[in-house]
Amino acid sequence: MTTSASRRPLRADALRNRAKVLAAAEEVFAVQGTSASTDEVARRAGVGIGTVFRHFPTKESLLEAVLVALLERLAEEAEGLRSADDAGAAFFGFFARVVSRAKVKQAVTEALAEAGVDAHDRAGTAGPGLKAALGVLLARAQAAGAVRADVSAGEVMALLAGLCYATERAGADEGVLRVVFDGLSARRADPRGAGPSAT
Amino acid sequence: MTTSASRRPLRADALRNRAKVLAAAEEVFAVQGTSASTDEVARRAGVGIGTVFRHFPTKESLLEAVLVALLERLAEEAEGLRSADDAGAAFFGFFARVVSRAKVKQAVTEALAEAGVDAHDRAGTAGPGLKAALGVLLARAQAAGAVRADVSAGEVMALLAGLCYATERAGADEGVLRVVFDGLSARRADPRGAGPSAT
Amino acid sequence: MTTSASRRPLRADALRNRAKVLAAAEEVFAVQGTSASTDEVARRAGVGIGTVFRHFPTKESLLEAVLVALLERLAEEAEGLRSADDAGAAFFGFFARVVSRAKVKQAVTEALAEAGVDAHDRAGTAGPGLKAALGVLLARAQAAGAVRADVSAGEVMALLAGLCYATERAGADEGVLRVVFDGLSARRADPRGAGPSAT
Amino acid sequence: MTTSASRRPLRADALRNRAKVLAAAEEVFAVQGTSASTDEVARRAGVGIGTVFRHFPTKESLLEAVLVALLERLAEEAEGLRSADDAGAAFFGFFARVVSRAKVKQAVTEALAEAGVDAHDRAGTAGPGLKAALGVLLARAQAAGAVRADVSAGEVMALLAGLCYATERAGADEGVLRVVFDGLSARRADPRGAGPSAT
DNA sequence: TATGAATGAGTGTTCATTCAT
DNA sequence: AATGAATGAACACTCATTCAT
Repeated sequence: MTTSASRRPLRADALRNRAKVLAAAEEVFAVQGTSASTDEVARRAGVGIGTVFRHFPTKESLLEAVLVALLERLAEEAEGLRSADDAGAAFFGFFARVVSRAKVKQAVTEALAEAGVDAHDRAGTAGPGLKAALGVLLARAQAAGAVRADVSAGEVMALLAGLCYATERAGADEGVLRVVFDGLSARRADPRGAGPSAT
Repeated sequence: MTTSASRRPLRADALRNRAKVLAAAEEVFAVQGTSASTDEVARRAGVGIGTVFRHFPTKESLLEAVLVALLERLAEEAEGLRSADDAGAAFFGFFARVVSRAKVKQAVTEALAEAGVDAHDRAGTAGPGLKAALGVLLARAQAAGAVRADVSAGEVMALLAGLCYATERAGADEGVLRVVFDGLSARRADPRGAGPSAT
Repeated sequence: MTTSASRRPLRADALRNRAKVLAAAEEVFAVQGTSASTDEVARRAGVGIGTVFRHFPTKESLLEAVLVALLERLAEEAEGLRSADDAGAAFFGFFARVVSRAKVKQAVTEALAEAGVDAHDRAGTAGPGLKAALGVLLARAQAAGAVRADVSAGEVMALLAGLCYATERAGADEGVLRVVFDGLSARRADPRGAGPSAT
Repeated sequence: MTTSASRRPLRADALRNRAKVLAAAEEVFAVQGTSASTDEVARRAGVGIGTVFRHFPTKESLLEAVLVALLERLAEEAEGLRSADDAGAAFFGFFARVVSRAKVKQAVTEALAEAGVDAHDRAGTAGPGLKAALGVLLARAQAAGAVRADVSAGEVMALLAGLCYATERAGADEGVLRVVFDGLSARRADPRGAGPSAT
């Protein structure tokens, strides 16, 4: 279930470098977007360009690794809330925290977007991981009556991606988040479909 | 109503070329994303690359012009609904139509995002234009009791951008749109702030 | 029947540059071998690297153009001898002249080798051109009784390539050429197959 | 008989590794040409890249060692024919066998070419070794009246290199070999120089 | 001694932008 | 004004070679 599928475990220093590169890539892509150059990543990591390519043989694979790492961290965070007392607060709190992080990190948005699209299998293993963890949070919040019953984990992830994007690129603030939270919450009089038609 | 403040009025054929380039750019960027090459735009427009750069001295400025044109069209569309009978339907219908268009046009998303960020003055004149037109739609829908009173036009634009992004990149569908519509609609028991906290 | 298949004829200066690049490539590849860099070619031609790639979109295509040009020149030379008085002298003289040129130009060897291999169609149109011209020379020399009848133009081209290689890389001299000429000449007592078996 | 003049004798396992690397290099260069990477050689040998460079400090030296090994084997083969009954058959058979091997092994050609050029001292000791062995075969064949008297061992080696090249790169077949054999054979009416002039 | 991770100069290629025609 | 050839910095990626483990 770990990320690397390498034959033998990497040497300690190699592992350290891999981590340095990954961290640098995360920073660089977060700030400059995914079109930042691999040279920039190497520079920030303090390693030679060859080292970057030794660990991640294409830029694509580096990007993928960054996304996977992000998604894994989010999934862990979600799993940590799995048995929180207030299921509703856990769900909405997680959602808000992810969005607030996007204010700085473009990569979060992209990671979420990729994770939501199954066709593009870049985020391969990690996407489902997050979706599953989020699913648990969602199910508990629904059972507790805090979230409407007719929303799927996939829909929540799409909302998450959209909100992150809106926050980071279109200047969305808590007002916007509140609207979405209200849309998600169960406290509403009307049965499904009674609201404004979504087509 | 025109965007450019050029010194002398363009000759007829120059104007025609400018329009051809703009149309081609819109198509190309919509399909291939904004990283498509200017050569590709020139080819599609059937003009030389020099002509593209004569009218839009940098790629950035070409991109900006495309976004502005998009926003102007959206603003016009919104203005056309200004005196619709059902103010709620007008508002939600406009929203849904914009989002559905994003399924094909990557540029729409970006245009909306840019328009929402005042700091970035790329979309200069056109952003406010759309915001104003949308504001009218919103105010009427709020007056008619179809949309909650505590949302601003800026927030709606951010939501629009987020939804477009979610639709185009994260596979969002009508389920997601419905959630947002419910969040926006006025039919809810609780006064502001009673829902899940957005911080 | 010309080399370029471009839509419209190149401008005069573009043609000039194309020629400069081609000439530079020929020199560079002749001296340093085909693994010389395209940057080197650009430098020698006195143009920017972009110009090289505008005319020859890959290194492969540049190489091909160089080979084609070489083969075309050889073919022209062969055609010029088509109606020489002494058919034998024409044939052997052409052969010797080509080989002597290889002393300086690695590319000649490679061009001939490529031309001889039909599978590899790099030298596409030009290879057959040379083979045909050489075929005429050969047929006339055979008719004149100067060259044995059981050799084909393809075999002569392979010999030519081999001799060029031997000359340029293995220090072959006229002694070696003489042996091959004797092998090719008709003045021999034995009918085919009476010599040392070639298997 | 060994090539290296290293300070202290290698340990048994080191020797074994050296041999493994050499064998792998031979295979790799034979199949992929001399531009194959040293990493590939290490992989094929089943050793680390560091080991390759410990034994052969540059790629150039590895290449040289491969060529030397090839030439040594050819020399041994030639020596084995030193006292064959039919001196002519021995000579021509050896020649044909070497050429036929070139069909698969690019390196053979290069080895022969290098061996023929004294200036380039890469094949240092081994080149002369082959030339000497070949010289014996040649002298005996000449004494037996099977090969013309006015050819030197060096010329034969150049011919060998050229034929290998022609075979491997220009599609030469037995027809070509036959021509050369006829040129080399003694059964000809004319004294030296009566044939077509080689200049 | 053997390993393989690290290095960085070098490669082929692209593309926004300039400028001669 | 329009053209498209020319430019060269920038990019992703490779590979011979070095060096810490």
